[in-house]
Amino acid sequence: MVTAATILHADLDAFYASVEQLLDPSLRGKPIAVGGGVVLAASYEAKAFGVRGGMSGRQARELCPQLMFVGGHFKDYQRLGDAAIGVLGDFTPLVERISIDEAFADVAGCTHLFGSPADIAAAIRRRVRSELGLPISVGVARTKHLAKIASQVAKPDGLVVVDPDSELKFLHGLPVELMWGVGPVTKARLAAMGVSTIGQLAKSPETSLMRSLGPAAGEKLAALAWNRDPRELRPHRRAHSAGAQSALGKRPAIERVIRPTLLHLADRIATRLRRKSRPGRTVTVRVRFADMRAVTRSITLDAPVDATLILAQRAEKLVRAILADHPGETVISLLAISVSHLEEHRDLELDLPLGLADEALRPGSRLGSARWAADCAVDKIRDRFGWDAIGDGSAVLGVSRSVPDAFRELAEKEL
DNA sequence: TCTGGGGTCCTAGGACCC
DNA sequence: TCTGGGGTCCTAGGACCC
Repeated sequence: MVTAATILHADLDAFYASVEQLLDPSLRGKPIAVGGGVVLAASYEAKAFGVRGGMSGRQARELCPQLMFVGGHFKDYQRLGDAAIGVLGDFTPLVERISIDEAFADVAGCTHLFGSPADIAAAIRRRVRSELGLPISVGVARTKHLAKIASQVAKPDGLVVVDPDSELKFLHGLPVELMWGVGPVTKARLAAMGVSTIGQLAKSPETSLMRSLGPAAGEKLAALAWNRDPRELRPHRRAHSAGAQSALGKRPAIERVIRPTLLHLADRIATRLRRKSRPGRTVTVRVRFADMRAVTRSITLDAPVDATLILAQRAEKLVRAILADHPGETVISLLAISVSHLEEHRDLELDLPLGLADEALRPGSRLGSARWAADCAVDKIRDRFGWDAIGDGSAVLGVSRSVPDAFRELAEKEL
């Protein structure tokens, strides 16, 4: 007896672009791109011309001269994404959200209430369409891997149910790049072995896969190709790291560029860490040079940090070390900071109300950190008056913001 | 004409401890 | 003095995901 197919993978189609077409009916049926300098999302009409997310605006326009660029209604993306995932939550609490527009759900426990998994998937699609006005594709299968592939096959605006009896038949005809974990590099390595379908992958000797992809990756892909997917649904995952980065174009690697940029990045990260009381012990920086080669350096501290200035200072030290080791590199194109080893819970005494900030500011205070009190005050002011009311001064200093902060926030994972 | 931003996971080597 | 093995943590890099 086989397990039933109860895992759903639901994925909103061309999400940001669909929202823009929903909000402005004159955009429907037309090739549109959300973004400007870089394409954040493309409508299906634009995809037909080869326009893809991540592409430069210029390149997209070359592929599709009539392409329309539209402004981002970020608040609506968040609202509609939450509402769509919320529809899944009306059927089962076992929902694992992957991103703003995508989630897994296990409906094994609610079929007696709502019907078969296929019925539930159809109901979800109907509701998202009628209540929110958005197309969503759903895959239904016995495993996450298969459900995810099924939803990709279902796009656009479709439903695919993989019957447990015909899983391998479904899987083996598909191209390898539909598999979880197969990106451009792996695809090319497999192609060099003459493997382009999942069926061919399943039939190739595991030894040659392991030789070509490494032992772990080879074994993992072989397992997935034979439809052995060990991953379980994990409903409430917390983030393990928080980071921020800024592409700079081509800027000289000098303090006047580096310091304000790092301060802005540290400010964004530390504010999030403080809000969720999740300071972290490991600080990692990344410097990308003019030729796009990137170098990282990290340090693990004895005590976790979430103070903006401490984080900025640690990051600057690491960046300086990188630059000192690469004396030939005088131009940088990106700076990034990430904090990991996040604590589960912040010490209780640090969650005190603002009234105790005065105490913290006193030298030798029990709370010990004047920095923390100052950050806390900034956080409060921003909560009331908005981000740019106070802070690192990046708005004034003209720190490069190629992507609006509102868009960055959409990609942030719950800490 | 150069390629955004926020994440996860894996690997491999070295330090260090028992 | 030389040898060893396991476990854990740290660091750097890379592939991949949305």
